[in-house]
Amino acid sequence: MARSKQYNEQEVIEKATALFWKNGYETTSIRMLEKAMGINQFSIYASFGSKHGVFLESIKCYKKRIKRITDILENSNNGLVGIKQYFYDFLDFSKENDVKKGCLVTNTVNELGQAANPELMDELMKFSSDVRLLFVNNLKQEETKDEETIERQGNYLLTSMLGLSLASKILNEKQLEDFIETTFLNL
Amino acid sequence: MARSKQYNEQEVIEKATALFWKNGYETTSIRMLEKAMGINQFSIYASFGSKHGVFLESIKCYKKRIKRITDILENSNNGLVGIKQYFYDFLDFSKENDVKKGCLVTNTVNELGQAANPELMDELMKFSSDVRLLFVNNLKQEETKDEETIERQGNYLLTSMLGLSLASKILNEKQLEDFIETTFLNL
DNA sequence: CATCAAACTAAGCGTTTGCTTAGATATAAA
DNA sequence: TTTATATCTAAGCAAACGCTTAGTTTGATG
Repeated sequence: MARSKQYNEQEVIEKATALFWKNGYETTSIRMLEKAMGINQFSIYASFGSKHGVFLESIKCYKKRIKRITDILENSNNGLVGIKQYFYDFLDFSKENDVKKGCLVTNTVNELGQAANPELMDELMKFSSDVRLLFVNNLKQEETKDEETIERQGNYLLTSMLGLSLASKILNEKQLEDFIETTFLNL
Repeated sequence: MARSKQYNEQEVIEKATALFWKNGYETTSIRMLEKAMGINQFSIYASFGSKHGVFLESIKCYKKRIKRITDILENSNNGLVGIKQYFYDFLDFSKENDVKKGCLVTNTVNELGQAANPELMDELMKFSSDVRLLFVNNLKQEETKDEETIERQGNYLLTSMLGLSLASKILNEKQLEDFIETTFLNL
């Protein structure tokens, strides 16, 4: 009956994700998205409804991408060793041409804070608690730890991860390694 | 010969600081600053030159305010105990009506990243390295630690502080306490 | 008390924001 | 090949952005 889309929605969202990741939400304008996604504004609105809609899909795309390394942790039975590896994997995952961009979810929480709309905020919080749960499940493999210790160290590791995301933007490789090594010294 | 200013520059900058702290740089508009500072746009530009100028002064104002708690650490001779107290003091310092706003410097690094102008970025980085130095100097009071350990733990504590700033926005009191307590268990 | 320069108010500058719309184009189905 | 319809381009919308300017008010000084 009619013309079909000249672009693949998944492909253009990946381009959008990269842009939001690099620049944050506010700084990324629709005009910038047009260029990066390689499609007209009209098509952006036809496919995703609004800038916020594009961002929501970008967050989902980010989650899918990072799943590659969370899956490694999920399937490893190495306890703390696996979690430590996840910290290093994250550093590698978050960099593009030696520039570290942190974690898109973490960046967004920091930028938008409570100003974010509820749907987005839920999406972000759910990711955090999923990561925490991932840590907790891995800690349970350490048989010497009681439940209270596991909960406490779960909160510790989640916050440490947030710190790593932020620190990766301003500290050098050696400083980041110092952080990770010390974090896991005595758990 | 002529009229004198109807407002005190220090007072209006304190109002601006509160606004930037709560909302971030981009989200805070000149119109919002007008209302919060209680003066006309013209006066803002007459006193501070630009929005960026207002922000630079706000960062200085923030540094002055936080000096109240860094001074406590600087003058304490408690080693790790003092640093741990600083973490708790920071949490108290960063909250307004039970809402935690994190650290203005940390928030800004995260929001503006490398997009920030060099003068501002220098100001922000200098603050980070000052905090790190503060930790290092305090660690030196622990006589059992060698120089390498002190450097490493300095990097650890700085990154942990960044994590605390970010985590304070989304985690609850108990989770934050878990983080701080576990952080200092290891050292 | 009159003067006049600085500080004030408020209107408006050009640009960019997110988003929409009118009209040309292309293509799957009849 | 024709036709119908979704997709495309590009121009343009109102609102908000950072910032400026014209004109009024004010008050320390002579």
